[in-house]
Formats: sequence, C-alpha cells, structure tokens
Amino acid sequence: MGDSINIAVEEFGVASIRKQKRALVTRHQLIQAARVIFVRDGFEHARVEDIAAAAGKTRGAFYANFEDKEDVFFAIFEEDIANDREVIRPLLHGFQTAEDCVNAFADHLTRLSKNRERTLLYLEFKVYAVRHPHKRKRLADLHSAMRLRCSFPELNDLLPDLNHQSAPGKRASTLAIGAIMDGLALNRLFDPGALDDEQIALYLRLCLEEAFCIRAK
Amino acid sequence: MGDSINIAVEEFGVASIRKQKRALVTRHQLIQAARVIFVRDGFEHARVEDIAAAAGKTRGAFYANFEDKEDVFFAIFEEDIANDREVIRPLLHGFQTAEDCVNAFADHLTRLSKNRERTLLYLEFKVYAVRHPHKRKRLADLHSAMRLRCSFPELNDLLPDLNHQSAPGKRASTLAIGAIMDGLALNRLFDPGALDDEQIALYLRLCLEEAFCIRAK
Amino acid sequence: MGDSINIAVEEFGVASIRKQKRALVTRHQLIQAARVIFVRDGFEHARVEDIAAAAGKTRGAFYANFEDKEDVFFAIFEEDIANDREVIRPLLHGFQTAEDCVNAFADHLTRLSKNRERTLLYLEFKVYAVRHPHKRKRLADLHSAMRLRCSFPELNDLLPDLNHQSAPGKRASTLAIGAIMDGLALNRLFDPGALDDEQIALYLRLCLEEAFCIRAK
Amino acid sequence: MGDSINIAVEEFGVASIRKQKRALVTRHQLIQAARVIFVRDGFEHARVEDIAAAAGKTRGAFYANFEDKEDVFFAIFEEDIANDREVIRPLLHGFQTAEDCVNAFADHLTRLSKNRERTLLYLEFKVYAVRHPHKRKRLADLHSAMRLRCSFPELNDLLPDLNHQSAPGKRASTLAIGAIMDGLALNRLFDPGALDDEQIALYLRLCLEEAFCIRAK
DNA sequence: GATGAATGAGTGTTCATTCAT
DNA sequence: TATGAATGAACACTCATTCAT
Repeated sequence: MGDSINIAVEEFGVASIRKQKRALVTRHQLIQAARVIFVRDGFEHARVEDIAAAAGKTRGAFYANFEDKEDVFFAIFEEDIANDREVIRPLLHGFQTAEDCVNAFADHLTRLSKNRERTLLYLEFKVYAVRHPHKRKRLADLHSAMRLRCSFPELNDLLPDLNHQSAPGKRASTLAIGAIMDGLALNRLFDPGALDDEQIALYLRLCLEEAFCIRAK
Repeated sequence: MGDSINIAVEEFGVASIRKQKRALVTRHQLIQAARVIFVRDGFEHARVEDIAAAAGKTRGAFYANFEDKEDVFFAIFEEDIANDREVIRPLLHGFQTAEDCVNAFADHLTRLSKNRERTLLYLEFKVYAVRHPHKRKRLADLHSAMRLRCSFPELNDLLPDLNHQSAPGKRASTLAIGAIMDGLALNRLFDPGALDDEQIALYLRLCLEEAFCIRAK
Repeated sequence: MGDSINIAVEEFGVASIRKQKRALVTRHQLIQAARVIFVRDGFEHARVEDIAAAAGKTRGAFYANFEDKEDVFFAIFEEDIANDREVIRPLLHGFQTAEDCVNAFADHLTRLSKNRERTLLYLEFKVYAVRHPHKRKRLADLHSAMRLRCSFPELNDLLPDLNHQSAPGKRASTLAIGAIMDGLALNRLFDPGALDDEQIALYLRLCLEEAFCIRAK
Repeated sequence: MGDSINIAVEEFGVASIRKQKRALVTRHQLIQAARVIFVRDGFEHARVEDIAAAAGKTRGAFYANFEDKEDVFFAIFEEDIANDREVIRPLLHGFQTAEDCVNAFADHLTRLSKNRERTLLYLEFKVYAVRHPHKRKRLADLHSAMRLRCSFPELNDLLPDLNHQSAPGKRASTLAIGAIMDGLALNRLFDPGALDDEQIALYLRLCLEEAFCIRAK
C-alpha cells in the first residue's frame, strides 16, 4: 500500500514535474523568440504570431504563457535581471591597478555596445518606461530594477577605496557610464562607418576614469 | 525670382497665392502636431487621426498633405535639417579661448539634452533608420543628412586649428559627442533623479575636450 | 462677397446635410440588419461582419456607426422606443364598449405574439437586462424605458374610468399582460402545433378583462 | 440483478465500481456546475473552463464526460426529464374540490416562477430549440419531451372528469399555462418591483380555472 | 484643399477542442 | 479518468487609406 502510494506519487509527481519543465521550456523559448522579433520589428510593430512562430509554437501557446504582448516584453527584462546578477564581477577580478580594472571594464562595455539585440531591446525598454510613467506596478518595479542595473552597482564594490564620492554621486557617475554606452551603441548602429571600437573604447575609458577619479591630469 | 512670382500672381491670381500659403501653413501645422503625437505615442502607435486632430484638421487634410504616416515622420526631420543650418554657429561666436568655446558648446548640448521632444523624436528616427536599412532613397538621404547633422560639422569650422585630426577622425569624434548626448538625454528621462545638469555637462565637457585635443593633462 | 459666402455656405451646408442624411440612413440600415441577425443567431453568437454584410456594408461602416456589438443591440430598442410612441392609441379609438376595446387590444397583442422578430428580440433584451444588472447607465435607462413600455401605459389612458386600481396596481396589471404575451409568443414558437391564435387570444382576453375589472362573473 | 452486479464485481473488481460511481458523480457535478454557469452567462457566452472550474474539475474532466458544450446543455434537460417524473403528482393529492386543487397548482407554479435558475435555463433551452429547428435527432427528442413536460400532462390525470376538452385542446390549454408562467417568471426577473407573488398567482389561477373549465362565471 | 463616411486588411485575443502524459 | 499544455479557428475591433462630395 505504501509502495503503491509512492508509485502513484512518483508517477503523478514525475508527470507534473515533466509538464512543469516543458511549460518552463516553452515559456523560455517564447521569451527568446520575443527578443528576436522585438529587435527586428520593435515592440509596437511586432506581431504575436511572429513571436510564436519564431519559437516554433502557435498563438495559443503564447497566450497560455503570457497575458499579452506587453507581458513578454516585460518578461524579457525580468529574466535578464534574474540572470544577470554577478556577470560583471568575475570579469573584473584579478586586476592589480585601478587602470587595468578600468580598461577591462571599458573593454567589457565596448563589447556590450556591439550587441545589436541588447542595444535595441534596452533602448526600447527605456523609451517604453519613459512613455508610460503611470503604468501599473510591474513596470514601476522593472523600472526601478533597471535603473539600478543600468548604473552598474558592481563598480562601487569593485573600486571602493578609489571612490570618494557620496552614494548619490556614485549612482549618478555609474548611470552616466551606462548612458554614454547607450548613446555610443545606438549611434554605432546608426552610423557604423563613423564609430569604431577604438573610438568607443576611448570615450568609455575617459568617462570611467572621470567617474572613478583616476584621471591622469 | 521676382519675375516668377509675378508670373504666378498673374496666372493664378492673389487668391491662389493665399491658398498656397494656407496650404503650407496647414502642412506645417500638421508637422508640428506630428511631433507632439510621435513623441507621446511613438511612430508605430501614433494614429494619423490623432495627428490631424492635434493640428485642428481632419484625416482628409492629412492625406492632402502627406502620402502616409511615414511621410510626415520624414518631413519632420527634413524640416529640421532645412531650418537648423546655422543655429549653432552664432551660439559659439565671440569666444576667445578654446576652453570657453567648449564650455559654451557643452552648455548648448546640455540644454538640448533636456529637450524631451528632441530626444525621443531623434531616438526614434535613428532606431527607424537602423531597422529599415533597405528603405527607399528618401530614408537613405535623410539618414546621410542626419549622420552629418549629428556629428555637428560646425564644430570643425569653429575650431579649425585646434583640431589636428584627419577628416574621418573629426567626423568620428564629433559623432561620438552627439552619441554621448543621446545616451545622457535618454537616461535623464529614464532616471531623472540620478542624472542632473551638472553631471551631464561634466561628461559632455570632458568628451568635447578630448574630441578637440584640449584636455588639460 | 456676400453672395460667394452664401454660395459657400449653401454648398457646404448641402454637402454636410447630405452626408448627415447618408450617415443616418447607413445607421438605420445597420440597425435593421442587426435585428435580422440577432433574431437569427442571438446576440452572443451574432457576428458583426454578418450584420454589416446584411446591411450591404463592411465592418468598417459598422464601427463608424457603433461603438461595439452591444451598441447596436441597445440602439435597436432605443429606436423602437423613439418610434413606438403612439402606435397603440389609434388602434383602440372609436370603440363604444370596454369589451370591444379589450377585444381589439387582445387582437393587437395576438398579432404581436406572432411576430417572430419581436418575440426573440425582446426576449433577448430582457434576458440581457436580467443578466447584467450592473451595466452602465445606458442599459439602466433602456431597462426603465422598456419596463414602462412593456406595461402598456396607453391602456391606463384608454380605460380610465374602468380602472379603479391604484397606480402601482395598474402598472402590475398591465405588465402582467405583457408578460403573459411574452410567454405565449415564445411557446408558440417552441410548439407551433399546440398554441394557435384562438388559444392565445382567449387567454389574453381573459387576462385583460381581469386587469381592467370587466370580467363577467 | 444481484447476479449482474456480482459479475461486474468479479470481472472488474470493487475498484472499478467505485470508479464508475465516481465517474457518475463527476458527471453530475459538471451538470450542476453547468446549470450555474449557463444561468449566469448564457449558453453562448459560457466558457467550458468556467463550468469545469465551478465543478472543481479541469477541462479534461469535462471532455471526458461530454462531447462538447452543447452536450452538457442537453444533458441538463435530460437529467431534469429523468428526475422530474412524478414531482407534481404528490403535490396535488388529497384535495377535495377542484378549486383547492387549482389553487395548490397555482401556488406550485408561482413558486416555480420565482426560481431564477429554472426560468433562465428553460427560456434558453426553448430559444435554442426555436433557433435550431434542423439540429440532429437529440434536440428533436428533447424538444418533444420538453413540449410534453411543459404542458404538464399530469394535470390531465389529476383532473379527468373536470376536463371535457378534446385531447389537443387539453394539450393546448396546459401548454398555455406553462407559457403564461414562463412570461410571468421572466418579467418578474425583468421588473421585480412590479410583479409580485400575488399578481402572478392571480393570473395563474385565472388561467388555470379557464383551462379546466371551472371558472365561476 | 478639405471633409468624413466607408473600406478592408491586419492583428490581438479568446476559447472550444485535442492529445500526450 | 483526469490533467493542462498546446492548437488553431473564429472573431472583435483598429486604423491606415480611399474617395465622393
């Protein structure tokens, strides 16, 4: 009797766990597909059907996993925030001098600035947040989370003693770095012939040095 | 020139000239309205009817003046390009030192970065150009014109002897300035509490000095 | 100048009056078509496209004239209420005895009870009102108007001295007459073989006599 | 009888009987839930998922027990027909005079007319039958059964000697009673302030007396 | 040129139904 | 039998665009 219960539980459990897994996989596939389609067409112009198709699913699967188009849009950034913790930190370990560290970080940002998907997606998110200041709590939460994320709080931990600024000052400095990267990344896409890696790295390094008070004067 | 006007007057009469003027006024009103609506709703989400209504006109007037929604969108930037020649030059006249000049320009850019309409409109234009690389000639032309405009070519004229860079180098430097301003302007909208005028002016001045090789080292 | 203004006004006026007329005609056509389709398919199952097609129009014309499907549904009954004033009165004029009058009214109701469109449409309206007690003001207003209409207030005017009941009593009596007709009409449709004109007239006459206190006891 | 049960037990075991019972219970629960949801939302607007949820089940359970939405709809009335045999008879036993019997029956009908579920459900069934005259056999059978049921055939048995009408006449009379009750019940829901028990009972009694030729003239 | 009624393609969304588990 | 993820047909509704006036 105990056995059969266990078996039943196992069977039931396994079945539902498998289902849950499949559901999560589908959800993730749809989010990935949404990234691609939103980058290609923009949020407003993107068609739900295209997202579903890009994930190899149908509209029904989409609506089984998301409330509406805005729902996936937000889910993209929520997924990123959940995953992104601690991606920068390892990149900056093991450097002796602050300059090395800044250089490494500038390289990292330069690399990010070449990521078309990231550039267009985050641009659109910011514009969306700017245009819908009164949207429901979810956007407000995402907005807060993104404001934090975009100011690269890791930098504060990495360069503690070099940074003599006040907390709000740090926040502003690091946000400015992110902002400058946004601008450079967009304009690299807009005018690929004019802005190259070197230029971008140059200005990023310059601003990072300023932000962390290590500019050679 | 005077002749052709006289001929026009003779052929079509005063009334016709008035009509032409009124037509141009209507067109301009629609363009101004389109700016407002595109800023508020974005290009894709904006409705032609809203644009017409914001100009105090109807759909019919809109389609009498523009081919379609994309047509006004482009007309906005064409109007700007036609008007903007020589707006910066007077701002920068009369400065003795390069530093003063850079400061004045940095102030100008800081002021621009506070212009919500400009920020969102030009952002959207750049994104549109990025997303539609194969659109017809008109976008290509606008794209070229905007690439030039966004690299502030006046700067090269204003600071000729300070700038020892090659032509493409200049272009890249000045585009980078515009890019950085784009990023700062968007992120000021995104996180108004964190980025203030001072911060923005600081980084713009820094990058301008770098661009024009007048950084105090 | 005065002339040309008058002409312009005339031209303008005529044009817009014609347009208004055409618009009203279209609206009415759509309402008539909606009657047919709602009777055939019921409110929920009816397709907007079918309504438009039945009026020889397209979906667009439908939505240019109505907010949504519920809007036409209500418009049907609002149109009826606006038109129906004074349709019964002439039918009952010129009778000497109360009995003749009752007979004439019973005949009228019997005729109404054979009207399939009326029966199904008003049934559906009543059910809709019953199911949506908290809908916005418009349904409440319609509901009130229909409650009045369904209690045949004209009867009170026609048979004043025969009716010694209190005002609420009259209301209840006349509503009951309408209610009984509803039931007989529906069940005639449900079982056409069993309920014929004679039966229906018999019960209607009986209840009318009761309602107006002229039953031969 | 006992044998066949034993055989069943032997062949399928106690568990299987339990399963069968549980299945019937589930089916019944779903039918009860369907009543509630159909009353609330109407047949067309009702969602299978809501029905399943109202029964504490899932869509799967629903489709394990019914072909489709129409299937439960019909099952409701089939269940009623199966159960309802002989519910009226005991209510009318033990009365000496025809008048008492009519009064008792009028009271019974008055009570029924207060039953919102019954009123809306049967209204919807009749309308459905009226709108789908060519549906498959099952609706035709139900339609016939309901026509019989709605004409209260028990009355004929109960009041045999008072009823001197021909068979079709009886059928018509008793159907008219049902019809009148339908109308009164719906309009009581539609205008609860105007139609009260007393009014409803009054007219029902009146019509019953007419139907059974016992009107005091 | 301007109007606004009408068009109709396009798309978000719902939901009855299926099916692998 | 029951689950619930997935399907996909169906539909309401929007809106860029046309056109008779």
